[in-house]
Amino acid sequence: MRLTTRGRYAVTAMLDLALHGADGPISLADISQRQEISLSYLEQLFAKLRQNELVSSVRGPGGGYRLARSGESINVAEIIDAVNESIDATSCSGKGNCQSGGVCLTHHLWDDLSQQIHRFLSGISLDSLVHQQEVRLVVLRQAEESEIS
Amino acid sequence: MRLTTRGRYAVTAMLDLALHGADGPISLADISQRQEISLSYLEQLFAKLRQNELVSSVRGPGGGYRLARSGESINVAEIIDAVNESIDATSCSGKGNCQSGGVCLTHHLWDDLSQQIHRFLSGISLDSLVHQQEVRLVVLRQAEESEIS
DNA sequence: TTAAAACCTACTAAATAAGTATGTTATTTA
DNA sequence: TAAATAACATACTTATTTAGTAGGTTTTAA
Repeated sequence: MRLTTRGRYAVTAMLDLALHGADGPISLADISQRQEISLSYLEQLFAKLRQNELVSSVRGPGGGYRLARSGESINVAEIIDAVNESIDATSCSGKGNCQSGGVCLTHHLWDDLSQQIHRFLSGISLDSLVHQQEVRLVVLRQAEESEIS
Repeated sequence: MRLTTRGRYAVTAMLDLALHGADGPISLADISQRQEISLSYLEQLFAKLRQNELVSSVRGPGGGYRLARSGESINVAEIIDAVNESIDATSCSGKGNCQSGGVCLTHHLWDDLSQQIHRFLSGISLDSLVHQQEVRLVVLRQAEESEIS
């Protein structure tokens, strides 16, 4: 199972879109600066997010990305899925052929765990994050930091 | 966050101990054969499990490993912790310094997720696995396989 | 026409995981 | 007492993945 910088970056960037994308598209350069993520790496992530129709793009000056759907209808699990293959804790990708064609001793456990994680993450929408106290505080700090620089 | 073959092997091997260790220590060679895990790799994992006092060892012929405590009192989370550093989904290892000294936009989310996973896995004891229908079926199959070979 | 931005592809470096190899040491048993 | 067994220890190799870099092209607004 992988839950690594890639998935974290994707969710962070999508949340940035949800927070700042109200009036017009947001450029990756902006996100890169605010969230301190390499621009080129963001481009690779957004290629996948676009393929999965989580964002839409506007090319040319003043262009950028916006959410393809409402922040209410986009959940964290599908963002991670989009860039990260999947959140699956089994060794057999859920196929159940982990040991000599059958399941291994702990297959059921990892399957359970995967479901738990998926249930948890799919219950969290971008909108719900936007309204969290903890998130709002970070947004304020990031706004101050951008004024200074 | 890492939940990979290493943690899975460790839990599988510990469960094997819980299943077969009733009368005397179990050698890693046995576990290696039943669970199809490289012996040398198992030795490395058991070094950590021993350091973390989850198993105790008996050297010499007829020796092997046994659970250091009752299967009821050992849970899956601590096994993974023992071999795997930790099940932590944040990028800052929970420290909260993920962005310029403060927390990043999604820190709280990953912290929440880590707690969820930890709560789930620490609620599962080796004993509870031993009594699961899914596990018992695999044990039967593995017993048949060892007769054949 | 220029600049801004998406879009695309290939490459590199670093980290980690997984596995292999080669021993040494302790202890039981014949 | 010798041989076999199994833990214990360490170093090395290989493969994979991640994270990031580099160097472009295409589109489009100003």
